[in-house]
Amino acid sequence: MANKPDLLPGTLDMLILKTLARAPLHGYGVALSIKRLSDDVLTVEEGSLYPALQRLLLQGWVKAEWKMTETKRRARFYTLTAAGRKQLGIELSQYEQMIAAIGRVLSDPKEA
Amino acid sequence: MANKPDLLPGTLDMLILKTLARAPLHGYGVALSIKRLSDDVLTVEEGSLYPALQRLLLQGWVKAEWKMTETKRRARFYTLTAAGRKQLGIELSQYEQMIAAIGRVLSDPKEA
DNA sequence: TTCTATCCATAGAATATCTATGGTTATGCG
DNA sequence: CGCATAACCATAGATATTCTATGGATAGAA
Repeated sequence: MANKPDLLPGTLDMLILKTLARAPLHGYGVALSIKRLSDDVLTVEEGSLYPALQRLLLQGWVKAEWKMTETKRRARFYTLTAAGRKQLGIELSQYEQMIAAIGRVLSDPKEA
Repeated sequence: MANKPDLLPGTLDMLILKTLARAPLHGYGVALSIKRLSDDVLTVEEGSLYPALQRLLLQGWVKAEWKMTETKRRARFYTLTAAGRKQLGIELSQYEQMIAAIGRVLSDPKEA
């Protein structure tokens, strides 16, 4: 917390699911997408990314298949499942609720 | 993540510092304050609260002294130090930056 | 051919939070 | 009076998440 974290703990699964909701992608592509959309504020390290994808697979929220990329490389493409789409909705609403609640605590008068 | 977390990991220290920025309080009071301001969305368990306060003490961001409460009980009152006030500023700006970045990822078109 | 970017993945450390536990004391209630 | 409950403090151990470090493979550019 004293040193800049790469991302807010607890939000990675949501970010991945959201990214895959737009279109199937391989892991590396997911990380790049999050990095770019966030203007380089959020960085998904590979050591966080792949374990997270394993979690999502285990939960049945995504499925994977090996394919070739446009750049002629083998890569594992992940696709959101119906359960994953549902889960994304749950996580989004919990997240919004949390953020709103934190906002109420932070915005209370007196001091920065 | 599947089960509602009591709070967003990584935000507890900031919430405590912010609460103490308003006025010195004892641990129990801090937890109550956060719970109430957040309309019961955020719950700080005692097992999270006291270790967090120890962390803040160690970092020199708060100082503590035993006093009596209005209800005639002994309690440890925590006060924000100058360093703590500075730290709060840092954490607030990092948090805002993170939230904004996550917002950009989440608000990108296509799918919920 | 060497370097860089693209890709996958795991092990182990560090960190944060939760659950469970245990203790003290003031006060209200039956 | 006895008991429950709310007000308080604190720690140990489990759990989960993320990061650092490592290792590997290949396409294409320099």
